[in-house]
Amino acid sequence: MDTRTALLDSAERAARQRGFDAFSYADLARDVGIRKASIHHHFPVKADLAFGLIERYCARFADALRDIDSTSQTGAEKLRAYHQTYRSALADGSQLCLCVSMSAGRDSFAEPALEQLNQFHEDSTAWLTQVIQQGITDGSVSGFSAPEADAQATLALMEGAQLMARAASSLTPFDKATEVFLGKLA
Amino acid sequence: MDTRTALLDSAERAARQRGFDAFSYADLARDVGIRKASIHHHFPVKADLAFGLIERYCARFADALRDIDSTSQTGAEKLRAYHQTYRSALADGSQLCLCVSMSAGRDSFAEPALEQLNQFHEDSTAWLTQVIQQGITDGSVSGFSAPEADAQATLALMEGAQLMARAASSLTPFDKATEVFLGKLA
DNA sequence: GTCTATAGACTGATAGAC
DNA sequence: GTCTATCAGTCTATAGAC
Repeated sequence: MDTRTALLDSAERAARQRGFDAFSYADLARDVGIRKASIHHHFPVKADLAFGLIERYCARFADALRDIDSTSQTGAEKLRAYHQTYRSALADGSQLCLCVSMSAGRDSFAEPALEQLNQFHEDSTAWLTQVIQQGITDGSVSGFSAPEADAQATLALMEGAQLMARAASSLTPFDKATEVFLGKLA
Repeated sequence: MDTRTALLDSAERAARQRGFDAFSYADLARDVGIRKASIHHHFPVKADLAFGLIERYCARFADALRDIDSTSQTGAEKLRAYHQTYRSALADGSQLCLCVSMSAGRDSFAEPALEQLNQFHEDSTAWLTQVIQQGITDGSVSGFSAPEADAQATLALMEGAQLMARAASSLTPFDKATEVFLGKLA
């Protein structure tokens, strides 16, 4: 595999489990099997790694949303798939999605990375707004009435539920916190 | 003021703005006006500081909930006050509440601190469950039907909304994400 | 593109004087 | 309870050989 990709994979795992500031180039080097200094060839400073991580994550997430759009029919189906994305990202409660992890540690990041992070939030709520609207129209959801506000609330719910699950090292808090949300999907 | 208290104050500010691992004994020493080594007299190792921080926070939060109980009447009033607590903790969007901040960086903490953190989550949802139940009974809220699940969802919403606001350095995402919640309170 | 070697700064923590 | 002095360990980052 591509060394750059292997580094991003290792860094993503570490960032999601322990936070971006809690892993070092030494950890990455050990994990990937090269020397610390070699990492600087791919990511000259750690900020470059942060940006690379968020950039790849945003692209992947956008793909995932497009995939949901093309394989699910009703608004409710799409929202269930969206919920499942956040749920599986937790694994057994040992890691956050990259976005939550980086939102939490945002102080380490420079402008370009922060911009990507906020772009992600905007893209997510835009997609959610449209999908909730669709669900209202096709009658597959109930309990939503203001798609834009509902979208923001949904994103906050997913991120907060992840945080609680991570704190407890268990999926249970995530499932409990999103139970009412799932109940709105026919 | 008590040196120990001054240290806790400084550490809490730093933890909420930048995360628990992102400030050092050197930062604290500069801020409080003593030498690094002196801090170890009050908190021998940094884990002691983490525990002291969470311990004080839990006690304060419990006080705040008791205060809400004694000054607010209806369930809706209490939930509005609860929401306001999380909103003002954000300041201008520059800091998280300590619980969100520490949930995010939980990997640094030892068992006693983690236990307190989970206790906080349990106490919060227990209080919310009871208040939502009251709101249903007194007719001051609408849109809630399963108090316990609603309580978990409410806590996740507050924490997630804080995270989004912090990422954007603005109160706006918090307000948007909690708009629907506030609409349920008569 | 990867290596060895090293720089320079900072970390939490300790010993022991006052 | 606070200080000076210092430790061993870590961190990101760089220079230069191969």
